[in-house]
Amino acid sequence: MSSNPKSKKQIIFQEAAELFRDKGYPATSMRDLAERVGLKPSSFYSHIKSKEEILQKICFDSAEKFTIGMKEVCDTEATNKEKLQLLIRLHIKVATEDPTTATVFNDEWRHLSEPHLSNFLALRRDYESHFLKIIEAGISTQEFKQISPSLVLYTIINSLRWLHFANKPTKELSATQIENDLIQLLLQGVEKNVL
Amino acid sequence: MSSNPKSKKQIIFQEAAELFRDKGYPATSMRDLAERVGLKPSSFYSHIKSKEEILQKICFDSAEKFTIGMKEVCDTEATNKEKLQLLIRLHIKVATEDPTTATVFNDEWRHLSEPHLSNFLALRRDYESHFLKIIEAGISTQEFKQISPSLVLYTIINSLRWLHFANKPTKELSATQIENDLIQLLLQGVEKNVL
DNA sequence: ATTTTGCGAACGAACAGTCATTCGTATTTT
DNA sequence: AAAATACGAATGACTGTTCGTTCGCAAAAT
Repeated sequence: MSSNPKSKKQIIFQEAAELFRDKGYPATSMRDLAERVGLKPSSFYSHIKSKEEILQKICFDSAEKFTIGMKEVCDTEATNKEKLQLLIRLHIKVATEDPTTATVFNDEWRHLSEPHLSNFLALRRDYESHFLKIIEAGISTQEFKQISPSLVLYTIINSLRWLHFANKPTKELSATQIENDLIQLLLQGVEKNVL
Repeated sequence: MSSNPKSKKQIIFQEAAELFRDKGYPATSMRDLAERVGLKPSSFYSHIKSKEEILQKICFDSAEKFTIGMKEVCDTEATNKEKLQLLIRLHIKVATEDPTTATVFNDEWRHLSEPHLSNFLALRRDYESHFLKIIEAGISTQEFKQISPSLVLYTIINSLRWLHFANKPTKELSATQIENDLIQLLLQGVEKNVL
């Protein structure tokens, strides 16, 4: 059964996430993973069902975080501007809390097999449509500029995609510093306002 | 000799870029590619040297576009704000002119083998450092807000990464429309200025 | 004019290697 | 004793690539 400090299953998922991030899912072999975990390839079929089960867990666990986060945002009474701020914070939180799974979630979902691929895409579509509604609402209340909502959506979502590479920049920047700077950047742009 | 309308080599590169975009480099087999081109797997070794040669060409051709574009921007006499605008336009141009190779350039370069991987990363580092200098200069002249330059760099670069998925959104938006909206969005943010 | 030579393009077959996974069995843990 | 965990060996499928060969066409030689 699950050994105490961290179950072997958890270790497998974590090491796998790192490998998937670094090499991608198809280029990561079970032998690579075995070596990392300190097991022979045949051995972790006592713990997991298949290679894809790992990918599925990572993808859908991350997806759930976004789904839950979106629900919370939608349930609050807040201006659209505030909701957008909360969503940006949500993306930053997910990306920084668990950077490896966030990467896999972002880039490796396409290697899911059916029907999981369709299920995942449905979750994603749902999330994006909620996101879109907030942007559209913000435009109609004149909180936001009149810019194509889907263009705004994709720009914002993707602008946060570098966060989970975590190693390169911003070692010295605090998390809240990053949050605040990013929100200012996305809401008001790089250009300095002339007041 | 090179048959006229499009040489077979060109066809191979183009079909390969599409497959690499859709399935990723490691998940794309030479047999997949063969079927697309209408050749048997063994046959295109008359045209190309190896699978990786295709990846190399795509990556370094795209890299060259950015390098050349950056040189042009650096050579102009312009304010840092104007230079940043030009760089954003450059990214949009590359991403929309040849969306498939742009995707490969963005996501599949890590599968390059040495020494090509190091060469590629050197080009990239060089590009980014020029980009950073412009942002830093803009901050010191007070054209830009005082936000961590590398944070601005990665946000901008990545915010344009969805463009090459081309299919999903913005079918009806013209290219110049997209350009203008994006520049406004990145320079001045989503929020509507209260004037 | 006819034959010979050369060559790029395409092929089927086969290569050695790797892939994820399964099975039977041993070892360890409970 | 029972259950969970680990292993070596083997599986069939797939990987990129090479080999020897063939076909059609163009240039060269007769």
